[in-house]
Amino acid sequence: MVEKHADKQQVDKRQVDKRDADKQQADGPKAGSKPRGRPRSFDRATALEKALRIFWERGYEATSVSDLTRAMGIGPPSLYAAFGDKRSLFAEVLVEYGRTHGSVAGRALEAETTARAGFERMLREVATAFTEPGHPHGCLVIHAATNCTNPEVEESLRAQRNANVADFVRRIQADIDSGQLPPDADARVLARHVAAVFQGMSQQARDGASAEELEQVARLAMRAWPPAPAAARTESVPG
Amino acid sequence: MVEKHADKQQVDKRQVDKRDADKQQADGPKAGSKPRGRPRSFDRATALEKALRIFWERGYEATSVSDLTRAMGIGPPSLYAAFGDKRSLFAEVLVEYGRTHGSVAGRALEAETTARAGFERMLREVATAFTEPGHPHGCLVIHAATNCTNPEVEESLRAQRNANVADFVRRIQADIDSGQLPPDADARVLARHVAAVFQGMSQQARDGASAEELEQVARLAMRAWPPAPAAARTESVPG
DNA sequence: TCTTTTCGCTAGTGGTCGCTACAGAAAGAA
DNA sequence: TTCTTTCTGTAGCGACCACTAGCGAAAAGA
Repeated sequence: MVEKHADKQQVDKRQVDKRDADKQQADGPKAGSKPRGRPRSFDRATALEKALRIFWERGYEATSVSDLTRAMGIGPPSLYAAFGDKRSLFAEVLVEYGRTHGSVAGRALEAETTARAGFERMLREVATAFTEPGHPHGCLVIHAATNCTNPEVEESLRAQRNANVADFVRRIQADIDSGQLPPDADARVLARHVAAVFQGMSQQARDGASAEELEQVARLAMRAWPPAPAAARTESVPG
Repeated sequence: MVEKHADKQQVDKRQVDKRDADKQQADGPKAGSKPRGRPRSFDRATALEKALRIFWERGYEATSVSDLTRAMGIGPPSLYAAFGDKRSLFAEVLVEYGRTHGSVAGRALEAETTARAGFERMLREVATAFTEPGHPHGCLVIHAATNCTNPEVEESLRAQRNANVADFVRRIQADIDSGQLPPDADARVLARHVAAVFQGMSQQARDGASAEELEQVARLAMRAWPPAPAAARTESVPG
């Protein structure tokens, strides 16, 4: 589809500064003090949340600006004044998603001492998160990318997924190095496997799998991991 | 996006009959005998293959009719005369894909006697097929669906994926019933797991994973399966 | 009150979308 | 040749796309 009217270049400096300032609504007790003109009539955070919802549900390409303005309850000029353009809004949505729903996986990983327990918890928790009622199923980062005509958006999403895989590799390698996993284990393969199951579960969630089914899949998938070395066993079962 | 100008209803009976006849180019030695008017100047099968390629690469939504006509080397009226509309063309592409690239999985499954060996072969073969040079990576059925605005197309793809899972369940249950897998094994969970790894691998192929990595993932994922009962062991190792 | 600053709404911009009317070109039948 | 049938290319249909100019309204400071 190729972004139209993207030949502006000249944007008005003050307007951009205003948007940047708006992102952190108050970075101190009295940072920017008082805004001068007419105050905004809608809540920026609420509007961003509405945008997150609709992007999550339909994906980037399939969500039109009029879809967004209808959902956010504002006119197109207000959207562009507050968020820049569709791409910038989506970028902000990605950050917001990472702060909220998207952080479930990382927090689950850090809640356990071994990589195995951490990844198992991660998969079991996203099994729930992917099918929670009240918001779209599956992972925004995975589903908003496919069928994307805009190469920059597509690449940034792909980069994020690959960065996640790289994080998995480092986390697993650390446990191999510390003896929590056998030295002959392949961190890259284990990471790819987890990532594949992760992405596959997200896809299945879109296709109607239940939370129970997905959790069982997550539990089953971890049986593929190599057993912990005998030396490390006692450490992971302290009681 | 919602299909525009879809308010035709009245299509011209002869034209549709002609298209249906064209699908099977010759269902007998001299079926329809001689065509009357000006002959078609392009090869229908070749054009369909070009369409398959571009749909596979970009997905349904992101592929425009002008993309198609450019790739197929014909004008829009020729495309519409030969294939109906964009949706019908895509439906034919799906059938063609199932006949060719998409049949790899099913054939691999049937080439082995046990479900375990069959699915392992399937995963290992699609690990290669998903990353083969010369055609787009990953699975058309999985990737052409996401971000799809057209609910009918989206639903038909989802139905196809779920039908595949149902086939997996039947195949595994048959081996449980025949004693090739332990009676306490859960066919539905095993099937979901395979499907998840399957879809996840396709996604990773799009993100740049190598054939080697994907094959290792496939091999690893199968370690999650329960061991065959001792009674069935000797049968699966006949030599 | 008046001025300044910013907001939001109306009404559009050019562009691409899927799709088609129409006229000419190319074949067999008369 | 002439008629009929079918295909092909040009040219353009209305609808929607992302995006914005311009103006009046609203809220702050003076």
